[in-house]
Amino acid sequence: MATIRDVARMAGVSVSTVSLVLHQPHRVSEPTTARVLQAVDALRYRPNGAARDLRIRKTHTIAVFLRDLSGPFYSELIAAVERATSALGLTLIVSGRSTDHRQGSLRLLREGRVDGAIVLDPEISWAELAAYSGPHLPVVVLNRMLPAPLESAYLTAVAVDNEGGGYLAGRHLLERGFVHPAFIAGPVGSETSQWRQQGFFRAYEEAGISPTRVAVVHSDFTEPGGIQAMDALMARRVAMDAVFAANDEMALGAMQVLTAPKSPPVRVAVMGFDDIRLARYVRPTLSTIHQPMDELGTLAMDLLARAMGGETRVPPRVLTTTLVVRESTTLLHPT
Amino acid sequence: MATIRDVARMAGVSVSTVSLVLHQPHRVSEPTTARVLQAVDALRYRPNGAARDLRIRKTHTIAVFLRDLSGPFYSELIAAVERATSALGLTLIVSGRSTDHRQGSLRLLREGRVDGAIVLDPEISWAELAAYSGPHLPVVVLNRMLPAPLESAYLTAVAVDNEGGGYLAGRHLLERGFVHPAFIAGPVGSETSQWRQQGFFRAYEEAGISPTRVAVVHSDFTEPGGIQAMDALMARRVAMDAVFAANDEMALGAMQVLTAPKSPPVRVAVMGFDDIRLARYVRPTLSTIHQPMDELGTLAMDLLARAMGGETRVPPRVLTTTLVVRESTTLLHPT
DNA sequence: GTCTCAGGTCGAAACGTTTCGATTACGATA
DNA sequence: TATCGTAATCGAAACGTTTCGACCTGAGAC
Repeated sequence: MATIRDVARMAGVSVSTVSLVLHQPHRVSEPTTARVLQAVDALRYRPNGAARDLRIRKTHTIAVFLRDLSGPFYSELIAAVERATSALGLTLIVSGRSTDHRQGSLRLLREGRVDGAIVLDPEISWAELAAYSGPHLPVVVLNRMLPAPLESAYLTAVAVDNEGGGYLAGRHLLERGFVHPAFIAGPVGSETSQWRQQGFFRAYEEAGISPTRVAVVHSDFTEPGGIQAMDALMARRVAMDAVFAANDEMALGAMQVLTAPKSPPVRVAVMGFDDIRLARYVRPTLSTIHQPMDELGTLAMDLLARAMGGETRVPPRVLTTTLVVRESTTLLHPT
Repeated sequence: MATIRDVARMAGVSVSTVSLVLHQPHRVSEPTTARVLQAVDALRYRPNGAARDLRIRKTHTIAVFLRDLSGPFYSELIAAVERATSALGLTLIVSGRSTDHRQGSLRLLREGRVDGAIVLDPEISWAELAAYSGPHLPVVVLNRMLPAPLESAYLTAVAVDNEGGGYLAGRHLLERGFVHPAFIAGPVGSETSQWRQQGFFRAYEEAGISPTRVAVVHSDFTEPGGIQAMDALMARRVAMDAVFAANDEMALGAMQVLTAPKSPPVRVAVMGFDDIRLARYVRPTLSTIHQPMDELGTLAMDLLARAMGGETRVPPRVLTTTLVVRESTTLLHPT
C-alpha cells in the first residue's frame, strides 16, 4: 500500500503539501496540486484510516449494541438507525454479544474505536453506561426510559411511552367488553414489560376491576416463549376472555395455541405490543400497540449526533404509541 | 484518557514493560507485573484501538456491504453473519449505501479499516470487487455465483443453487397440474432472478411446454412491486393457473391481489423463493423454495476467516435449496 | 576469578497521518 | 531602497501503540 510519503516523493513535494492538497486544496498552487493528484492516482494512494483516527482523535464511527440481531423488532429498529447513520456519513458498527458478553462488547467503547453509541441491549446496566459515556463518547439508550436522577451529562435516552401504551391496550379490551384478561409478561426484570403491565393494570383499575385478579405469567419475548406461556395459562384453567402480551412475538405464540385445532373452542381476544410487520399477516390479524420504529431509530441517531457535536445534557425523549385494532380483538378466531 | 505512558510513569517502569505485561505476561517478573496492573487499574487505562491498528496493521474488523438492511431476507442473512462474526471475536461494520453510493461505501476497504468483507449488495460489480480485494483484504460475495474465469485469488463466493431452485419450483407446479404459469421476475439485470427463471423454464421445457408461452413480468423484489406486477398480469388478461415469483416478497404481493375480495374468483397457485419467516404466517401459507440462510451466513464468514488466515484461492461454495410445500399451491385461496 | 547465559528491563524506531509554526520568495508599499 | 505582507511550501512534532535489539545484573560453570 502506498503511503503519503511515497506520493510526496513521486510528486517532488513534502508530505505536508500532499496532505494540504488533499484537505485544503485552496492553499496550494495550481501546478503543484496537479502534480500531486497525478501521483496519487498513479500510486493508487489511499489514506490509512487508522493513522488518521489516531492523529485526529475522531473515528466517525458509532456503535450499536444489541442482544441479538434477529427478531423483527430489533431488526426494524436497527434498519432505521442504519439509514440515519449513513445519511450522516458515519460508519456503523453493530455488536451483538453472542460469546463475549460484557467484556467483549463494550471493548469498542473502551478502546475509543467509536465516537458514540446507541444501546439496544436491555441487559447493559445504567451504571455501566454512565461509567463509559463521557465528554468524547456520548451514549443514547434506545427503548428504555432514563431513570430520572441519572447523573451523566453524556447519556440520554429515547423510548416509547410504554405505560401509556399498556393503558391504551387495556382501554381497548375494556371497550370491547373483555373483563377477564390475562397478561403475558417479559422476563422478570424487564423494565419495558413492567411499564406495559402497569399501564394495562391502570386501565382496569379505573374500570373498577382489580388487577390482582389478572393472571400474569412471565416469558421471554419470543414466539416459542409465548406458546409456553399460553399453554401454562390453559393448564391452570384460568378463566379469561382476553390475553395481552408484552410484545407481538409472544402474542403470536399465544394465538397459535388458541387457534390450534386441538385446543378447546374458547374465544379469547389477543393483543400484542410493537406492531411488527408480521402482525398484519398472521390470521387473525393481530391487534396491537404501534411503536414508531422508524422515528425511534431516526431520533436516536439525531440525539446522538447532537451530543457528538458537543451539546451536553441532551434531554431524553419519549414518543407516544397508537392503538391498532385488527381482527384478534374483533372477530374471535374465525377458523 | 490515560495512555500507556501514564501507566509506565506511575508504575515506575518503561513503556515497553507495560506493553509486555499486557501482552506477554510470562516475560516480566511477578512484582513488576503487579505494580503495572495496579497502575492500569488506578488510571483506568484502556489501550487505544487506532494506535494499535496502526502499529499492528490489523483491525480484526470485517465489513458487510448491503443495499438495504430492511427486508426480511437480508436481515435474516445478516443476523447469521453477525453471530458467526462475534463468535470469532471480530467486529462487524455494516454499511448500507443510502447516500454515499459507491464512493462512500467502499471507503472502508480503501482506507484499510477492515481485514475482510462480505458483500451482499448485488449492485457492486465483480470488477470493483476484484480491484479492491487483495492479499490483505479477502472478500466473499454472498448470494451471487462467482463467474468461472475470475482472476482474483482473494475473492470467493457462496450462494445457493438458484437454477436448481427454480427447477424445483417448476417441477412442483407441474406435478400439481399447473400448466399455464406466469413468472414475476426481479429487476431486468438481476443474475439471481435470471437463474431462477432459467431453472423454472427448464422444468417446463422438459415437460414439453414451451417457455415462450410463459408470461414474464419484471418487478423489484419488494412486496408493493409484487402487487404491481400481479396487477399488470391481470390487466393483460393472461391466462394462467399459477404464478412463480422470484422471491417471497413479490409472491406475497401477488397473493394479496389474488385474494383481494374485489378480484375475480380465479384460482391461481402462488409460489415464492427464499422461505422468509412471513411465508409461514400469511394465509394461505406460501409454498416456496427454502434457502438455508443460517448456513449461508455462517459459511460466508467461515470462508472469509480462512482467507483472512492466509489461505489463498478459497473455492466458492454452492448450497442446495429445498422445496417447501404449503397451502398456496394446494388449497386455492380459501378466502 | 573469569566467562556465559538467561531473565528482566529498557530505549528507540516505526506505523501513516495532520497540523503548527517557520521559511522562503516576491511583489507592493512607503 | 528598506520594509511589509502574502502566498506557497516545508520540517518536525505529535497521536499511542508494539517490538526489536541492546543493556544490565546476578547466578552458575569451569
